[in-house]
Amino acid sequence: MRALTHRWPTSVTQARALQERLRERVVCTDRLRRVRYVAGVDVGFEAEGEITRAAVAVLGFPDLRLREYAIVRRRTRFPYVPGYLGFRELPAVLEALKRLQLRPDLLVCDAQGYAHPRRVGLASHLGLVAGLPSIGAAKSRLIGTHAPVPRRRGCWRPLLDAGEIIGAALRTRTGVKPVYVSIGHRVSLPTAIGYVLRLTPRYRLPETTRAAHALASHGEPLRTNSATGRHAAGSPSGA
DNA sequence: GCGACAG
DNA sequence: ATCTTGTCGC
Repeated sequence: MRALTHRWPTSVTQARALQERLRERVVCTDRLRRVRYVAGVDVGFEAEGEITRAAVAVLGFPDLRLREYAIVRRRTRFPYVPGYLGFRELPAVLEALKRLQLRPDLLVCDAQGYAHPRRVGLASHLGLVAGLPSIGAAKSRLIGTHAPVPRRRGCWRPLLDAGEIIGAALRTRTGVKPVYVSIGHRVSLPTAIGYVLRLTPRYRLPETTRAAHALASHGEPLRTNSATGRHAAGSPSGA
């Protein structure tokens, strides 16, 4: 289970061809070790999108305390095209992952994984190139349909596409909009749902996502999480 | 041709 | 994603 490597396409046509090859490598079953560190990944933009800012926040599990983080800024090289998000955001994310001293046991992305037209959304793509188990927990839907989800926390309905279960619309907190959970890589859907629930003790979005988001947009950790350990060398800068 | 469309 | 304050509702 080594990390897979590839070049970064410039065109959508090229990117689509790559996704068609990547999809065969996605592992939909549980192939993860005991989770001690869960990493949240998020990306923001500066200068009208010309600069990509990637942040990774590593939390202890199950305590959810921030242990380490890294922020990287890079020139944006690929446009936003629905279905090709990984090509736009992952180069910077991988750079941030490299700066960590800790090796996360699981990655949580604020994007789709398997719930994608070709079954290789950003979360799956990242799992493959990082060589780590991953899951997708998106705020909104890319594709698929689902029945109404009961309003209680923990309730979910399968997200369907062409008769296949590609993910789940999960109520992470009572009364809030569902979060779209899908497998990324080396994790089963039930396991992915389980982790997302354990990562949402208080808010709609996973603590991992919230921690990474705070770093990617404000450049500093959430007050409630301030790191106990060391941070990645050189916080809000990057190559 | 007409919508839909992660971040 | 980003531009941005207050405001409606539980």
